Amino acid sequence: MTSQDRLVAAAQELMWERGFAATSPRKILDRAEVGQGSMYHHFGSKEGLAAAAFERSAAETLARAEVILRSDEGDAASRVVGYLLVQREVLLGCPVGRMASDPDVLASDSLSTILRATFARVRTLLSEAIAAGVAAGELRDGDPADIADTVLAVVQGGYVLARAEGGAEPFNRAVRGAAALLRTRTDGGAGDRATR
Amino acid sequence: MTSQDRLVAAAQELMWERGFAATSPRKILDRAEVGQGSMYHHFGSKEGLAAAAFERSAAETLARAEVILRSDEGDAASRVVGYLLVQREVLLGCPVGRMASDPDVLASDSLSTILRATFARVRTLLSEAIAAGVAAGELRDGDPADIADTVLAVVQGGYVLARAEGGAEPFNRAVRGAAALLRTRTDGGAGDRATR
DNA sequence: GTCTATAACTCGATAGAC
DNA sequence: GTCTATCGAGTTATAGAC
Repeated sequence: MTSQDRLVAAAQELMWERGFAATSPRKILDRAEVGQGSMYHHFGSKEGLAAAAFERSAAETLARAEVILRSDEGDAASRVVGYLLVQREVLLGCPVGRMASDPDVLASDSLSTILRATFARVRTLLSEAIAAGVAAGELRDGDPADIADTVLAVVQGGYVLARAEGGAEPFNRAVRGAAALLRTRTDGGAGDRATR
Repeated sequence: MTSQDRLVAAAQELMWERGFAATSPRKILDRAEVGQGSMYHHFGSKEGLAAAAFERSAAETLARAEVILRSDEGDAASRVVGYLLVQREVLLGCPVGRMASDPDVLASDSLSTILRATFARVRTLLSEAIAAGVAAGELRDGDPADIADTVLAVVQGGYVLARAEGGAEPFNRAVRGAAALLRTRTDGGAGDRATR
């Protein structure tokens, strides 16, 4: 593993745990077991390293959403409900959504661009699946664009409630409630898949 | 206005805008136009002042929720939908929920206690209104405890999406979608009320 | 009760040896 | 390409005059 890779991996972990502003170069270097010179040589600044790390985390998160929402097994409703009910690292939060509450992230062009682009893509994936589910009569009627943001918001807000509470229960209640509201018919099981 | 009041008011504003960790005593003192000595005399520490400010903000937010959710005008469904659709300072975010993403807040006993207690109370208010709405057949059937967290999460997540996007649209879509999913019958208007 | 001065520390970034 | 030493600014908190 090269110094670059070690730095990016350490920055990903720390930014997921603590956000951008609260993650100092010092802590990244300690975890990566790399000297300060390497970081500034390869990435130029804290922001440069953070952008590389965030880009990778966002790509990973997006890929997980795509696997669920574009799956060719099961109907559209199950894919949408599956997105709500996937196993997540509830107490850590979403590595993407987490960045939205950091003023320094919104003030940075490179970081806020990744943030916007990632949410935009998940929104599109959700909209498509929801439109298909509504057309098939599996999901309650409604504007797919609205419902897509409702689903996104339930997940992101679930993280907020869980962190506030210090436990996963509020997250689980929130997604369970949303799944119940979305379905036209209440058939039992919903697909669970392991991911963050 | 006493020095204490000026300090608390300034801290409330800054913590709403930037959170706890990113709000330094220096910035609070500048905005309050008060010397450093006053702050440490009255509140002992940054955390002490922050707790006083957060307590006040949380009480204000809770009072607004109570006005909507315990109103005796309109049916229970309109109160729940009203809570979703109130006019809010979408780009600033929720002065309470904002704190949940700050690691320093969760590490502080006094601050995290206020956070947990406030969400718990809003959750109770929502649960009661939802249970009444379900019993009256105005809201879709479901576990009121689950739906209460769904509604809370839509609002908190809507803030996250709006901040990420830099505009209020994702928030508005999310709450509109949730309101549509909650109602058993789709009658037009929903109550709007001016508040944060 | 409020002020200024200053302590002890951490921040992000740079310099220059190797 | 990686290291250590150091810079200047900003952090929370304390000391002591008034």
